[in-house]
Amino acid sequence: MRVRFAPSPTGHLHVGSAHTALFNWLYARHHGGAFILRIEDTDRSRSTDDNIASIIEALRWLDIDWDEGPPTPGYRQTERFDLYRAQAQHLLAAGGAYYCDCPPEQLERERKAAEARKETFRYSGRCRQRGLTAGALRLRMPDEGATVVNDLIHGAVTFEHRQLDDWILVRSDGTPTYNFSVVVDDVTMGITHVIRGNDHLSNTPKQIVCYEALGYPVPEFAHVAMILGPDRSRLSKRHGATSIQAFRDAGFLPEAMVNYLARLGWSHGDQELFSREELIELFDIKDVAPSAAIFDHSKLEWLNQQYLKRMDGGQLAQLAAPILAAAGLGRGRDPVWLSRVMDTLKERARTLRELVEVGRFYFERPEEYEPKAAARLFTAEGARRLALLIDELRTKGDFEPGSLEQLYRDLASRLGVGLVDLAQLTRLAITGRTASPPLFEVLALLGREETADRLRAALAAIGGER
RNA sequence: GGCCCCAUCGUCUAGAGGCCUAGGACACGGCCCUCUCAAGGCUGAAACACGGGUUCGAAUCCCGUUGGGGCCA
Repeated sequence: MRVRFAPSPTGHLHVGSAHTALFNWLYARHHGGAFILRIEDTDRSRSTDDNIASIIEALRWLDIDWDEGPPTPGYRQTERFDLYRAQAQHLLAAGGAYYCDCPPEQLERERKAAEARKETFRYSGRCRQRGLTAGALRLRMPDEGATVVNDLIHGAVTFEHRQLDDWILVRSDGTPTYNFSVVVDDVTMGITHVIRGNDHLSNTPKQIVCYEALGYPVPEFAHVAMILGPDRSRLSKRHGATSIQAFRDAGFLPEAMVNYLARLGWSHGDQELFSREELIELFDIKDVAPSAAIFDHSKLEWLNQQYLKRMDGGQLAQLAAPILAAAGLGRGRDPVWLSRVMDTLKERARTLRELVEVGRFYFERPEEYEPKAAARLFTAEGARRLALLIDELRTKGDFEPGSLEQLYRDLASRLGVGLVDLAQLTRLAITGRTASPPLFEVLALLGREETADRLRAALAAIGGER
């Protein structure tokens, strides 16, 4: 079996497109078939090479690989015009198509009239017998009966032929229409299963008639439900980030993205987490749901965190490196140290970006202290305790989490206060915040010198305020 | 407007006539754990759009209504 993903390079790879690409890819990998990438760039005004590069980059990032497609020549529609012309001539010769020179204005009038009668506009077919040799090329459609699309997801969907008219295959300027070029491409590429968005279901009966007129077998069809925004309209830019790159840049992992997209419209019992191998093994079209799904950002974030948590510190350090660098942090740091830092952060962030934000204090001293907490903790009593801590931390122990905790516990009981009192005071002084990874790990990672410096800075800040 | 698709908690979904007192997950609330925040564990609230059939029995089958989406312009 052979499937294809055929994006129009009019923008970045949209999550909806990525969704159908993934379903095609999973289907091919599951059944050991071929996955083909084809670029539908007939709309020359909106298609750009940059967009093609961007789509390819996004697919690579998702690790969706193709068996045939760019950069091999012949997989862009603009390179295939000879094929469309040849098939059009073939149809014309066989009598399946005919030229039409009806002026657009007249067609428009008829369309309006049909609308006024509350009927479907259907081209009259008046040029059918005229034997013209130029104009727009129309496909001769049956006047009666119906075409049934046997969809793998929706079952049998019937379209009455009186709703379908002789549609244009090739415009009078010689360019093929979308529906025609798709059929020719799928036929010449030997596509056996067309898995695409539900928005193409209405086009399918026209295409089926074209396959038959051309004398080729009709492939299987599977129309996957669309992805909607929170307001139930088609997911678009006004709902926020929609391109795969945008999610990558926001700090999502490709594994999480693939897992999330796979679970949109597909499921396998109660399971939520799937490795790539599991997806390939378990995915099947028969388990794909027919109804549209709303894109849920918070579930994606949760999934991303699940993957973050399972990753080791070293990997995370590499993945976070670009974000760290962009924030001007972490330059020249020891990889082992960075890896330990990441291990303390990964359970506290849903994205790589958040991870860097949460761990910012590891790389630079706090510029300010949370005001409410400072008012509560940075008091005269707080200053006394800080001074005591500075003194204690200067010499005692080996500055490892275990001994640091012991030191704090001892001091707390000596002062007759809770561990929490000393911990929060220190946390605020060290990170500027009241929430952070476990304090003693943080202190150990920062080291004796840095810890002492930050505590002294906090002490000075208290003094300065009073 | 015509045609087509869709309809289970707020969201993703399980459910293929009796297993359903409708299950899981996200999000939300509570409790536990705990140096904070998380993570984790336990727990709570939360849905079969509506109306007719079919059947001993319907979330599941059929019809209609309503609502949402798409295609054609």
